Amino acid sequence: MAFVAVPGLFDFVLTTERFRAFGIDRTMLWHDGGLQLVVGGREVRIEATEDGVDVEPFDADTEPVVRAVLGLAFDLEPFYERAADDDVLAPIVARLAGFRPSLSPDPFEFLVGAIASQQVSLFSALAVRNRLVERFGERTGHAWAFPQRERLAAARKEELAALGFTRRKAESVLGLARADIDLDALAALPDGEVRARLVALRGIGEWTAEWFLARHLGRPHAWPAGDLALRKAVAPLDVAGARVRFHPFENLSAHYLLLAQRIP
DNA sequence: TACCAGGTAAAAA
DNA sequence: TTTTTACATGGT
Repeated sequence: MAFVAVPGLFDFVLTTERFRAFGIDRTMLWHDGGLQLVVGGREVRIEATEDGVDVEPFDADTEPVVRAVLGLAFDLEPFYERAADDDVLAPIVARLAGFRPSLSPDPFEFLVGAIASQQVSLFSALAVRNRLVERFGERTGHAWAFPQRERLAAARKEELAALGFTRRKAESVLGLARADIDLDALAALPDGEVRARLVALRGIGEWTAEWFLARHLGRPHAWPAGDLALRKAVAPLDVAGARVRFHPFENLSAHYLLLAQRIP
């Protein structure tokens, strides 16, 4: 297997926690102590070693996906330095040292998953999402590839509703799949412009746009203030005040606060 | 059984 | 302009 060096601050178990926390994820499959996913029609396996990770197969196609999934682009040291002086963050980063927020590599896949997650529990959202994957995606080995945008664009609203999407969400997914928008091009735009382009799409609100900035683009200042779980995680702090308090590490702070909630 | 869960858009006030 | 409501699934 190809060995991938990772920064000293890296905890594989904490970083992959989200792929076990809400049930089995068909596209990010925790299997036999490692993570398996489909990239370009091939199944990729990621597993921890003593001082890095093994990835198979590892090449120009899989490397950027693996780097995103493992959150390797985040620079944790300046965040930890700042967090050490914060009464709320200090004990959390000490306990969760090495946790790297995983980024969702594909913008369309992220947004469809986010739509499925709107208003409902993440357990419920994952169940619906898995049915979508099994109905329109493709299996390669143990893991499944998320449905292609073109495939969903050709689907009917009733087909999506039968999987557990509300009629409104089914319309949102179809609208997104069929929209005249280059989702990859959003990565080149500043935060505010990304928000504006996404919120202009029916079924995508501030919450979804902010999580797109946080979990797909990995923007440092993303802060999903409307998120119910984040509001609970910062309580009794006011969620808007917390954004100022944790600047310029809003995204990392949000991820650490949420993980700390899930791992008491 | 009823209620809550990492919202959104449209209707009503 | 602000508040209320419909939406529909999975876990408790």
